[in-house]
Amino acid sequence: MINKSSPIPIYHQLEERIKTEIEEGSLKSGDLLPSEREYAETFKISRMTVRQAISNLVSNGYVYRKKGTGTFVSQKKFEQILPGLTSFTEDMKRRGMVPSNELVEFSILPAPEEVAHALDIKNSESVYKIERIRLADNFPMALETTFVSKHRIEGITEEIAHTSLYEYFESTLNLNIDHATQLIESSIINSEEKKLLHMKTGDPVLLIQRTTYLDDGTPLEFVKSVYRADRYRFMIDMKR
Amino acid sequence: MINKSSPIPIYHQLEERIKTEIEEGSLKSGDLLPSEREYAETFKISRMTVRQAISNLVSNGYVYRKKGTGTFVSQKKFEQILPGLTSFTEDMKRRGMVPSNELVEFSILPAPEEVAHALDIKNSESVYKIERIRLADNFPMALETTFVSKHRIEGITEEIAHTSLYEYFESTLNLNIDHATQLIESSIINSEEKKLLHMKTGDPVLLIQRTTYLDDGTPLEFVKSVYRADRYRFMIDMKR
DNA sequence: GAGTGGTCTAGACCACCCC
DNA sequence: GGGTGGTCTAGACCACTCC
Repeated sequence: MINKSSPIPIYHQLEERIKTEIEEGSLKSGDLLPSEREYAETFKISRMTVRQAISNLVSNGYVYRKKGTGTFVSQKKFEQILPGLTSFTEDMKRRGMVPSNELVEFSILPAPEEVAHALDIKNSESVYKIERIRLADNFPMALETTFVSKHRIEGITEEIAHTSLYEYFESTLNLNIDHATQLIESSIINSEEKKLLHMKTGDPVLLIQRTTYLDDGTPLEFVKSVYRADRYRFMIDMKR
Repeated sequence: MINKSSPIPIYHQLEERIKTEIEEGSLKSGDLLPSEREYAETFKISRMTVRQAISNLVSNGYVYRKKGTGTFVSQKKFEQILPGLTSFTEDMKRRGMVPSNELVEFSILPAPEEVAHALDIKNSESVYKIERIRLADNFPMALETTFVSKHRIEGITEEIAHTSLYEYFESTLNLNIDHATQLIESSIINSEEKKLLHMKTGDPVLLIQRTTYLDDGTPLEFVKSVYRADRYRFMIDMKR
């Protein structure tokens, strides 16, 4: 159950164990968990280690603590758990669709004002511009334009633009994407985008501007997206 | 600097101290913080207590840790920090506007299907229905319909509906609002809402459906909102 | 009063990074 | 090799809740 000589931290083993019990139903919504001291004695580990495991479960919304009373399983429905920041590719896969891209433009140019500001670089600096139609099950869902500082990130190719940029950033470059700010607004499709997305005048679209940051706070990419409102709804979970 | 006999936890005092140093500029973006052992010795406290303070700062995005190297101040621009889940009232105040409400409907009725599902109650159960035009600087921004289980929450009055429901939940009832899921989509104004928001046919709107939860996972309220797209853009910050 | 989570201590060993 | 954060221990006292 808990392997003390494993390279996997004990708190993480306990965390996964409890998580499994919740997901498999042996711990149900509203149930009282064993106390921290009980866990500590059962597994012959320190109470502080137990606390670290439970604190992580609290952060992830699996359980909540009540002072002087105990720790309980949350009511949350885990089948509809919402992930945090996701890429288009991940998003569509999660919705059970097959994502693909059509490259509209791949170029390197001096950063436009708005882009330079978002990426916190000078106007003269070179950026990649990657414009793609993003499809799900071969149906156009969005038009997405990504800007990345060429000085910060090297080696983006058309090849990579055809798959997932996030995967390239994280798996190949080993960058730690930490968070993103997004500006979401409702609008009407404009004439340029109309054809690319197979829409007609007056159709509503969801405009999303995203700036993605690494854990040290450096902006990684600036993305402007136009989503077909009839095909795409944005879902988020926010902490108070 | 650090008062050990204060009722305020030591980790929280240290946390606030470091936060102040960052905000006032004595610790700048990219700066290396004193090591955990250094803090511990300086303030004659345990390293675990220091770690608790720094862990909270990491969660809030103020600093980040690099294994084997140290802890650094993030690049984040704190003047534009984005808060988490906010109410309309808080949101507008933060944007420098004066929020107000116009009550359109205040009633108690059996929960419609969609509402019952969101609040996890039976169809027959009574719910408050509070429909309000939400104004900023006396200009209509949104039409908002809130549903709250009458069985769970008692004592909502028209009086309260004229101010802030969140304030009532948190300050008066001492409820802990934990998080909310939101479904955001782009649409075109419909004929019923057109007049109330002073809009015309074909104008784009932002539709937001929100379910707010307490820390034990109980749904507190279900809200459907229609925002004027020309006046309102939604801004969020998401963790990866 | 007994049990719970919240805070705190004074150590320890590890893997990792940089010199 | 020396310093850093990551993990872990075996205690302790507190405030709080419930009986």
